[in-house]
Amino acid sequence: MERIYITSPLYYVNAEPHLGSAYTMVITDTLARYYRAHGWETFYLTGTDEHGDKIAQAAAEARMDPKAFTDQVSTTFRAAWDTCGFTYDHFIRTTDAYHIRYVQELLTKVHTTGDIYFDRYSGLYCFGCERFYTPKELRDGKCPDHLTEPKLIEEENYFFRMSKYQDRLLRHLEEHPDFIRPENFRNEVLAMLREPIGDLCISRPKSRLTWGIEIPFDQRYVTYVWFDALINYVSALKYKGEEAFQKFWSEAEHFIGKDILKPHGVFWPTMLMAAGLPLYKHLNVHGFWTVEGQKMSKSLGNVISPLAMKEKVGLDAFRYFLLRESVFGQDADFREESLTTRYNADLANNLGNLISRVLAMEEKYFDGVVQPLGQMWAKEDQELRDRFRQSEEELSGHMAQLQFHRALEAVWAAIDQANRYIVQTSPFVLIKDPAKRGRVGEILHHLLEALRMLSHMLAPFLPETSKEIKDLLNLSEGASDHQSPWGSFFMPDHKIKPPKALFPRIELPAELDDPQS
RNA sequence: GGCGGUGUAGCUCAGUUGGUCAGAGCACGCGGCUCAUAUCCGCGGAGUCGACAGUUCGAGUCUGUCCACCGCCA
Repeated sequence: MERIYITSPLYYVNAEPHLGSAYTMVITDTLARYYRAHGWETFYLTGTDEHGDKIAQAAAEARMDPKAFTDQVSTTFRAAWDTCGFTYDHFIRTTDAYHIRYVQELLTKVHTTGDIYFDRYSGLYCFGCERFYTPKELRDGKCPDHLTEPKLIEEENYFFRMSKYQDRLLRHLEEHPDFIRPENFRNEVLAMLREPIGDLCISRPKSRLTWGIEIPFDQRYVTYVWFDALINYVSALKYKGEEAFQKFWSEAEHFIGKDILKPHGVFWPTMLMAAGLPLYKHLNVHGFWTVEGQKMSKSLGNVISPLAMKEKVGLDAFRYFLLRESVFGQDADFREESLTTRYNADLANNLGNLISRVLAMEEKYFDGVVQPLGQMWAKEDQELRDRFRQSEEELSGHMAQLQFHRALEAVWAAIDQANRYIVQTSPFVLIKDPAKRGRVGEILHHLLEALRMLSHMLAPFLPETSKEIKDLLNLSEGASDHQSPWGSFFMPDHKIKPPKALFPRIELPAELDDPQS
């Protein structure tokens, strides 16, 4: 049996869920649903990253104990994802006991083999970034991100001998061109590997930070948050048991935003090498969303909340927009106008209206009872079926390439064909001639087949809609009915339900004069 | 400064390995239908495929230079 292990990043719990994290979830959830539906054994992981300076600070600001604080925020995340119906198989927290234990186990192992060493270090440290800066990296002596002056501190710390694995990682990237994809991100990591990557400081003295996983061989230190967090991808599987680890780890597909490319593209694989573990299969990197052409930020007040979008247009429409309007790996822009256009044009006019008109005719002409199909198929009938077959093939090709927008395009080509078929065959004209009644029944039968196939093809992308279509067709939810060949599924006398408008059009406000100009 | 990406119809973008690749959707105009959520179907607009030079019988599609944005690393 084919298998896939899909991971989202662990979300850092110092902010609420927003468009960026929701996008990663929509992508991973869509893939998980897709592979599950195709019979793959699937494990889909998400969770929260809860250690480190920033969390400790946020907790302090909230006047809470870090553990209580992270309990609360982690719950917020989980609740948001549940409200969105994401189908993760496990939700990991880096404060979970099994994770802490496994991180310590791994640290001990790597320490034993000599890839972790103790050293004195001094440098300019930015507390906001939780990292040291070289003087060259600073702007006017300040941290380029936080615009604060870093402090000169000297301390002793543990270092991971990352540089030792640089060449091996470089070779791996050369031998596996799709290890990191899309290609531009692979190139960025290759560029990093052409320069010395150095060793990685993986501890923080407790005098400075206590909120972390204690270094098992030195109680004076806690583990650097990235070294801790990355390990979740393995610890979660280990928690499920050695068998789960054996089955899934080598099938790991990590999904991340481009901001965390370096930890996932450089730190993580070298850590795995040091730990003697196989590397993940692919690192899949997506771009950022801007909002109306601007960077999304709290101060601009343009943060898009997935829960608000659910209220506004529904989850399926939100998912559809994110998947259809972006190209995986590239940045995309979230615009109110584009959302409305996509909604009205694709969901309301093409898909929703198709469902509505088919069901309406079946209801009106045959009281909702499915009519038998004849032996002879008209040219249009075959073209309709062929277009659906073709779309299904195209869809799977595009999914393998993470081309969600193309996959949806392929489905819509089938929807277009179905709408065209109605005009070509004109059942609403034929029905006026009693002698053609049988043919009208056949045409509608073909169209119901089309809807059935749509429910199947759309399921990973628009799960609620898919379910509604099935319900309108009066099909049981679990039935793996898409296996049935076209035309052999609906039994005579099967009764479908009355029509319903699945995506009511969003009426645009009348053209307003721009008060700005 | 080094590396990488992008620049195609009003808008958003597709365009594998060079020769029906000059396209799709939205918007717009005209025509048709009326089952349907004023929805659907058909037709139309011609944009020097960022600029210049080169390779080639032939280049958005390859090479070089340049310009404009953007990203990564310094």
